Amino acid sequence: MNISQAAEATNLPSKTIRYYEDIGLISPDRGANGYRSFSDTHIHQLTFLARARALGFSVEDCRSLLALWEDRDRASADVRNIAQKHLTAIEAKIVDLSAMRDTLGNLVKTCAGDDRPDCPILKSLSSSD
Amino acid sequence: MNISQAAEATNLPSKTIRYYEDIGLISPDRGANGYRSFSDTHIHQLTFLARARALGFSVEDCRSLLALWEDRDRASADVRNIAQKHLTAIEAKIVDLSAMRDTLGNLVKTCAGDDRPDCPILKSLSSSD
DNA sequence: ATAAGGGTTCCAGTCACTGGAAGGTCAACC
DNA sequence: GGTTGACCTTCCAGTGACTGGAACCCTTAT
Repeated sequence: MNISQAAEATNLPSKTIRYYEDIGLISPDRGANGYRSFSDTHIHQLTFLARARALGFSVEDCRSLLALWEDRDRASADVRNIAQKHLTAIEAKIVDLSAMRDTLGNLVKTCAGDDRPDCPILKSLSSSD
Repeated sequence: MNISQAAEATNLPSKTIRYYEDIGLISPDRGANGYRSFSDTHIHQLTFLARARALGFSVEDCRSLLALWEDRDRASADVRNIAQKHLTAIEAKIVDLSAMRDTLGNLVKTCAGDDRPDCPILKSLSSSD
């Protein structure tokens, strides 16, 4: 399997797959012509990575998860720890973004949005009263 | 006012203030010794920037907002457009993160987190059934 | 023989800082 | 006057996770 077929099979851009090899996440074989050759195992690894990335795990987390995945003697606690930490970070981000949304939503609502210069958004940014 | 005092007044790191000058967001004066010298106006600008950044606006958005702030003939619609776009982006991000949180939350909940290898988190990452 | 459409590497850019090195300046104290 | 320590300066490199592009090689079909 060439890289573009691997890309199609995993829904990852070829560039990203090359990058993952570059940082040592995967190690596809090489044909005589120097082309990368992807086996089913590689495709599985890439799919795993794509799913983990889609859940927002960092690449380093993905590296750990992939290693655990391939370790038959793993403890599920190790996986859970990584996931729990990530979950907490996500929840914190949601809290941050929700606060922004609320503030910004109120400001947008009260701004006339016409051709006059008067603007509560700018007012709020220039003084926190 | 030297940079460290400006930093304290605005709650921005000195490094960030230098960076903002570097990319042309602010233009503090310079003393005979080459030190930056911040006037009240500069402090106001920096405070404005800090607030806008805290609301998640990109630096380029901040540049536009600052220009509008300093333009007495602005139209509030221009400000509102920027804010509305950003608000929409924030809302989209919250939706994304919430989906991640839900999925991940379920997985973490069903994972025993003990020393056995069986793990629904890895299972879910390796096959989407 | 050539042209299209793969593949390869490597370098630079993204965004918004942040850390660190190397060196100049200032205020205070002995 | 000399020295210490805290400040200031610039410049370069690194962060995360790619992404774009250049320059070049390989394969397949015409």
